[in-house]
Amino acid sequence: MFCEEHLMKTLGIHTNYIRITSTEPAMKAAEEITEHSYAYDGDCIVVFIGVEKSDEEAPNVVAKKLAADTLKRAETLKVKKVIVYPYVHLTQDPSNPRTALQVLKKTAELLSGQLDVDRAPFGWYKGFEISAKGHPLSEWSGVFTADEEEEKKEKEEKAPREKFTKFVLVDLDGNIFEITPDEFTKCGIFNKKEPVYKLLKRFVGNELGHGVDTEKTPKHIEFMRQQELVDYCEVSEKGHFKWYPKGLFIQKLILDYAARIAHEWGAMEMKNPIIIKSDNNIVGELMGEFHERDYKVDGGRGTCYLRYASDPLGFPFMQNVRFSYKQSPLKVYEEASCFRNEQEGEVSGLKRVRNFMMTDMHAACANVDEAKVEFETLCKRFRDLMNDIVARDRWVLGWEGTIEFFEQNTEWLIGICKEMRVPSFFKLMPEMTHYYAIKNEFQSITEDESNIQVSTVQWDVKDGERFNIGHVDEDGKKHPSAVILHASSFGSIERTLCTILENIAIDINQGRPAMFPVWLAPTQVRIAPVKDSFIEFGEELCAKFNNAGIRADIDDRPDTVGKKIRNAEKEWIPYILVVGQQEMDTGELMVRIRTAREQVKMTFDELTAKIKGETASMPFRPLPLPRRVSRRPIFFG
RNA sequence: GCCAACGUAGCUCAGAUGGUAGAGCGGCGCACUCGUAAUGCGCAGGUCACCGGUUCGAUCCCGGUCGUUGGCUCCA
Repeated sequence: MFCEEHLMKTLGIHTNYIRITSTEPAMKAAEEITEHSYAYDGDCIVVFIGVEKSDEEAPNVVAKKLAADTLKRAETLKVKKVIVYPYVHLTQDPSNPRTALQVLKKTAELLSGQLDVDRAPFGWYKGFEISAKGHPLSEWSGVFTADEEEEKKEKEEKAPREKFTKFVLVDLDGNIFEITPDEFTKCGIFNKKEPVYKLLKRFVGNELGHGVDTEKTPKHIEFMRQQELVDYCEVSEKGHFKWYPKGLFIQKLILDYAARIAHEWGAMEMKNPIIIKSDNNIVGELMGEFHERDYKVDGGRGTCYLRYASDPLGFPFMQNVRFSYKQSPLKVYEEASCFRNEQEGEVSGLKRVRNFMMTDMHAACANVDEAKVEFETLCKRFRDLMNDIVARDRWVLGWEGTIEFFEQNTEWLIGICKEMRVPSFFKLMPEMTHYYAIKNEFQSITEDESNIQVSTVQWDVKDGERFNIGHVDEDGKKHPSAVILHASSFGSIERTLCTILENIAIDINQGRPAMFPVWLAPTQVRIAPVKDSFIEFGEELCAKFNNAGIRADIDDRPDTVGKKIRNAEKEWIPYILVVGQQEMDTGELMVRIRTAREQVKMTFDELTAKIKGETASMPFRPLPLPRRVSRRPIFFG
C-alpha cells in the first residue's frame, strides 16, 4: 500500500478572479507559450496540482479521479470555469515533467466536456494574484491515487508486450511451434540446421525482452560518413540529417524502386501536405495519446502538427475518392515525409530519426477475398525486395495480430509463411487493440544482432468504416471497405540505408568485400588511366559506358596506378579498369572485379553485358558527381 | 527525459603536475607519368565544442550548455 506522502495532493480554491504572470521557464520541459499573462475575472475554481513520483505508474487513473472530484465541486458551487494550475511545491517527490504534464492535460481534457477549462503554463515560474471567496466550501485539499488494481490495469494497457498472450513460431516447412516467453529457447525449432533459425532465435529474444547489449557504435554511422552519403547537420536538430550527393542518389534510386513496385502493383501515386491542423476531429482520433511525439508548428493561425505518419492524411484523401466495385480495390501510393519528435536519447544514427521518408501503399478492398489476394502479392514482392536489396537471406518475419484472426485463417497465413522462405514469429493477442487484425514486419537482423524493421503489410478492419472509405456497389450506394491494406515497402528510407550498411558490415566480418548492390553503386566502373596521356582514351571509354547506361567515371588525378586502385577500392567500386597502351592496342579491358577479387580480361561488350545482367530490371540514374574525379570536392574526410 | 562515456587540424588520433599544441592521412604547390591497395619534397590548416568560475595564467581543474555514442524508458 501507499503511505501518505506518496499521494497526489491538490489545493482547490473558489475565487472571484485570478491573474497569472509567467516570468521565465523553470526547466527545459517548459511548455511553449505566447501569452505571458493571463487573467480571469469572475467565479472560478483554481486547482493547484502537484504530481507525485508514484503517479508515474498510472497518470490517467489519477487524472480521472481528480477530474471527477473537481467536477462534483464545480456542480455544488455552480461554477462553470476551472483553472488547472501546476504547483510542484505541493509535493516532496515530484514526478518527471512528462508525467506531470500528462496528468495536467488529461485532467483538463476530462473536465473540458462539461466546464470551461484553462491550464496555467507548465514549467514556468509564475506569479499569481487571487481572490478567494472565503465561504465554508471555498477551499479544499484533495488527495488522489490509483489503487493497486487500477494501477495494474493502466500498466497493462501501457505495456504492449503484455497484451500478447500467445506466441507461435513457424518453420520453413510450415510446421507450427507454440512457445512461451520464459521457455522459448527450448523450442525444437532452434535445433534445425539452417542458419536462419539462429536469426529467428535472436529476433524472438529481442522481441520478448531479452535484448542484447551492443555497447558498440553501429557500423552504419561510420560508413554513412566515410562513404560521403549522409551526415549530421549542426544547423538542424538532432535526428535530422544532411544528404551528400552520393547518399541522395541512393535515396532517390530506392524511391524509384519503391515507386516501381507500387506502379506494378497497380497503385496510383499521389501526395499530401506535411502539415496537419490540430482541430481536425477525425485525425485527432488517430493521433490518440501521442501529442507529445508531434512537432508543433504555428503559422499564426493556430497550432498545426507536422505529419507523423502517412495515414492521417492518406485516409482523408481516400475518403474523398469515388470509385465503384468495378474499380476496387482502390490502390494509392505516396512518398510520405514524416516527422516524429522522438525523446532526447532515443535518436541514434539512421536507426531512429526525427524525419524520415516512408514509401506507403494502401488498398481499400471491398471484401476479404480481394484483400487476401493483395496481401499475398505484397508479401511476395517484399520478400524479393528483402533478398535482392536490403538483407539478402538475413531476415525473418515478425507478425502481430489477434488470436481469432490467426485461428480462422491459419492455413492461409501458414501458406504465406512458407512462401516467404524464412521462419515466422507470431505474437497474438486476445483482443484487437489497434486498427489491424494482423500485420507482419520484415525484420533484418543486423551486425550487432539487433533487428531493424523494413517492410510491413497490415490488415486494417477498422478504418474503412471509421473514415468512410469505400466503393459504390451495384446498388448505387457507398459501402465501407471491409479491409484496408497498409503496406510500406520501405518503412523508412533512412532505416533501409541503415540496414543495407549494417549488412555490408556483416559481409566484412564474414570476409567478403564491402559493396553496394551494383544497381545502387554510385560509381559502377572506375577507369584508371596508367598515365596522363591515356586520359583522353579513358574519357572516350567512359562516355561509351555512360551512353550504354552504366555509371563510369575516370580517375584523372596525377597519382600512381596503385594509388588510384586503392582509392577506388576504398569507395567500394565494383569494377575497376586500368587502361593504357595494351587496352588501346587490343581493345580488351583488364577488369578488376570486386566480388571475385580477381582480374579478368573482357571486352567492352562483355563487361557491359555483365553489368546489365546484374542490374536488370532495376532503376537507373546517371552519375551523381562529375565524371572526372579530379573535379570532385571533398564532402567528408 | 534519466544514467554513463566521449568532444584536440577536413579525417583518424597523440599530448602536457595548469605556462595557448603534434603525427599520419587528406588538401595545396613543385617534381615524378608510373600496369592493379599509399611516389618524393615542400607549404598551409587549430578560439584544443561553447559559456561561465577558480588562477598571475585554463585546451587541461570546477560548474553549466550543446553535440556524439551506449544503456534505461519509449517506439501508436
